[in-house]
Amino acid sequence: MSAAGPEERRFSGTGTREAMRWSKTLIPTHKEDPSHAETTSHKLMLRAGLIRRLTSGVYNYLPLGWRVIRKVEAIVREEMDRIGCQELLMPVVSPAELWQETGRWDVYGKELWRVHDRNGRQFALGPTHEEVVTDIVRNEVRSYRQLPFTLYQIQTKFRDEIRPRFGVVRAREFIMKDAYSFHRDEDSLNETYKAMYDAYCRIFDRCDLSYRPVEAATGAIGGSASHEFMVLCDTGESEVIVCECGYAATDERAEGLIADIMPVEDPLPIEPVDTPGMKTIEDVSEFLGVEPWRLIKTIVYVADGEPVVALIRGDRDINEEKLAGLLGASMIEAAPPAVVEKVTGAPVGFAGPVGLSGVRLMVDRSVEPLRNVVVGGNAVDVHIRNVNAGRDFSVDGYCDIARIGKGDLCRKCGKTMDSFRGIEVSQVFKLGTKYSDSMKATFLNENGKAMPFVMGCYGLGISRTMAAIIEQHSDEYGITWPMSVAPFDVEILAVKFRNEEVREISERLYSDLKAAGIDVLLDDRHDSPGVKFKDADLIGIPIRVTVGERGLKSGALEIRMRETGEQRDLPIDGAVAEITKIVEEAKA
RNA sequence: CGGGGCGUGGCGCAGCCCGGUUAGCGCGCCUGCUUUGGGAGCAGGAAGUCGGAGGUUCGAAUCCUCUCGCCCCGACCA
Repeated sequence: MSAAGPEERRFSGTGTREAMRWSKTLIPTHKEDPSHAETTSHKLMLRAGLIRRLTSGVYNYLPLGWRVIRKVEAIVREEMDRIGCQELLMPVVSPAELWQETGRWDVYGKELWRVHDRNGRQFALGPTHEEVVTDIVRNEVRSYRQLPFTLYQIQTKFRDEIRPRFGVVRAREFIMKDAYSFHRDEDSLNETYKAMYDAYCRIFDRCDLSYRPVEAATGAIGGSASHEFMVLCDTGESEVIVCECGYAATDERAEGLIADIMPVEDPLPIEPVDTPGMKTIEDVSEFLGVEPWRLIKTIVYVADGEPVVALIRGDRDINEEKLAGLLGASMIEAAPPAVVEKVTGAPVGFAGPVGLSGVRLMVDRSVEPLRNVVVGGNAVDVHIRNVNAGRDFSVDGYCDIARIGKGDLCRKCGKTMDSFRGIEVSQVFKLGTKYSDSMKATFLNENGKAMPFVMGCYGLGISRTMAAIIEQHSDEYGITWPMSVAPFDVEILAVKFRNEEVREISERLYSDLKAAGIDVLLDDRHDSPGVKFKDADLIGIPIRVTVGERGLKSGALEIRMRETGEQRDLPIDGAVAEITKIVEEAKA
């Protein structure tokens, strides 16, 4: 045990330094896969005794799992501190009024986890802390001389996810590092944004992750620019569209060109047709014997309370993120039937652009080359054939509101794009003055004029990163931790702990490694060798040192690298120095 | 929220359709002895409101109603 007090230990550099004995530690491993887990990381985290579920989307971090969390946090702290960020801690609970100031009490929706106190006063459990941090800064920072600076915290966050899944990958309570930067202008923000981006790359490199930063949509957080860091993983929830020219963006954000398939045709006269009960593109297409791309899909939305009509080629989908962005709307949703009827004069399923008035029309580029296509007739059971944009309805301009995917063309180089799946481990945003404006957070510039802070925010999912690491570091036997985040550097596996010589050598090695500053776990259980070997593979400590009668006969231990399976004998004399060297090399 | 599935000792499951002694099996756990280089053997043992409530019945894990929880697909979402 270190002489440091609890506080000192809690905040010391790499944190977890105490060594442990398996027999005294709660490491509840399981032989069988848990029935409810689907993904590799979720199964292994449960089997290896890292986490236990308390309720849907809410997890206990058991000692082994918590050590990993602490190591990831330590890396994050080092990299945040390296670029000059200041750590602080904000409360989990924040008053509704603060969220009402920015409008997010409503905009954030059901995902915002609300609670009330005994007096009925309402609060939010923090899903992110723009409001709170902005409140601190508007109260405490007055002058441009104090800028720029960045505050961060590592804290438990709450999001009442519509569907928690994959263990801690999408949890309702999770651990996140969130940082917020404050600037006098965009240039300063850009500088910090770049520094943060680079720091994130270092963090994920140190976690030995294969990842990719991609352009992202801004969602409920808002702001002008954003990147997500995606860890490559087939079971990831996010889809990224990529081009070999280097372009990469989330499917929510991706821009691209939809290949034209419209042959050149002369415009034909417009012709209404009866389409009884044909409400979907599929219905109409089949009923009239017309390919889906020869239809225009007309969808009515409500954006910040105002109806908007969006048009796109029939075989494609609207990207609501892009649409909201172009409209400058913070909330967008498909219009309820009553609104559709009011706007188009017809029930849902028969909307079309011809004769539509008094509503804003957003037309995707894919509509421009279309000739003689089918659209809804804005009347029950009626569609119209041979419609041509410009002639039959007017278009102010074409925009890009299409959901882009694999197979579409890159806007930058024209090549066909591909896609991959990933886990989003972090997202960074240029917020601009979105929050400082609504919360009236200002500083005085050199002319004595009050200016809104220009802000950036930078999230990084700590618990999710742990899961992502396992997704990329496991084999059929268990986890294969990278040294940087492994719960322990070394596991001593005492094959027959009852044997006096084995016990003596193991104990000596254990205390010597501890003294050398190595995180070491001693499997001192009186179990059969098979159990111990299987458990060692499962929990995945990078270096395993086996102490057994077999080796001791020739004065040797056995060292095995978990990830590579590389294995060799190690003379007892000098073993500590050798192991220390290997650990240090791996950490360098 | 729509669709699907599942709740039976700590874990994984059988039993339910077709109601009937003390509710089983494997793993794990406890005690003892033997064993110890890849999930040991023998003997003994502890542990289950069968998710909950109500109902049907002489009798319910099993049938009916309601309800809670969990998981999967979808919609949605830093």
